[in-house]
Amino acid sequence: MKNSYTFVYTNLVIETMKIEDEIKSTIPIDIAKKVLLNISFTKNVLHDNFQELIKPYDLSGEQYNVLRILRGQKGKPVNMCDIQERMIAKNSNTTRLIDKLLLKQMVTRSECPANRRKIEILITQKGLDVLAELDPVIIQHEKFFANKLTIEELEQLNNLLEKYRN
Amino acid sequence: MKNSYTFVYTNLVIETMKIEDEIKSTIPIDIAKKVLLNISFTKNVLHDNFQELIKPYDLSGEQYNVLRILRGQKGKPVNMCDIQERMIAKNSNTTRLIDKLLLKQMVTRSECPANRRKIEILITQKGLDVLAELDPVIIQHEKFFANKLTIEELEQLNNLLEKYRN
DNA sequence: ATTTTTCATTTGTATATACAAATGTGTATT
DNA sequence: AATACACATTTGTATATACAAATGAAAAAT
Repeated sequence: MKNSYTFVYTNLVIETMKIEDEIKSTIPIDIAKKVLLNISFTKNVLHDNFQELIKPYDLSGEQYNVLRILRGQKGKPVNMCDIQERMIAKNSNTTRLIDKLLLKQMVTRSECPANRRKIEILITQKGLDVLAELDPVIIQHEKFFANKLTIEELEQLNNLLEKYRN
Repeated sequence: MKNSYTFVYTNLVIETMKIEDEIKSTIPIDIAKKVLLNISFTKNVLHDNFQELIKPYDLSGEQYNVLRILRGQKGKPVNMCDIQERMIAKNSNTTRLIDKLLLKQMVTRSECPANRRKIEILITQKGLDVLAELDPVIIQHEKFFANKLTIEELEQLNNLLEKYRN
């Protein structure tokens, strides 16, 4: 099951090999493709692992992220557009996401007194408790992958990714 | 808009700083977190860029991937479970995805004569034409990012990602 | 030969992603 | 003060992701 990643990876590389002949540039197209797929794959592996971990806690990945943003506020309320701005997936639907967290009693929602357009979201004690329970699990997850590299290699990886992206 | 990535990135790192004090290990937790977020981000940037590119062609990302898999078969039909196995997102719904491609007349679907359980999917000429039109666009996309690194750096990045993942 | 098991696909349900339009509120313009 | 514009959120629709259950066909077991 988990091995199917490798399949796609090699499949797509092979499938597009011949295009390389057509266009010459400083960077060979197969290496350019490989890096791109490699990043997508790695992210998928991380994502699957993460989903597996939080499954028993009745939280989706995005719900978890929102709770993390709320905890980071240390009691200061946040409104919808603040949350949306800070979420990984920019265009997801914050209203419906908060609805779900409300049902689970992990957040509260109230009208902002200063500006009736805005809404104030706060994390509840129940939400904080679930996060606290999850903290060591998440750290375990992050270290599981990071431990395969040295500190120098991790910093190198960060630098290369930032250079690649920007 | 695109800058909101940076916001999340730094937000999450800051939000979890204090946890680092609690658990000591060979790899500092903030570097472990940073690498993980860095990979997710970079993938998101690539994904958004890709979506932007194929939008005018009336294809979703997964529909494009399936067409690529079909073209890679060079005329040999594929059945549903083959496609599912090779797709990036393992659990997506191949039946409904193929339905959409059928409506656009980019694939054909027929019962496998040797095994009536199976179904044979083939790419049509129209599908091939769209892919051919998209090829240079995709190459442009892949090289746009790759050109920011040297060949040596790209290979280094590939190695680090593979080591990190496996 | 009939029953059971496995395989390939489809269908259903819940949530997530993506984008556009609608609603209601505050601010600026005249 | 009335109108126009911008802001914050909600609602709607289409597609994608994730998983479980249902359907129907082939293979294996008895």
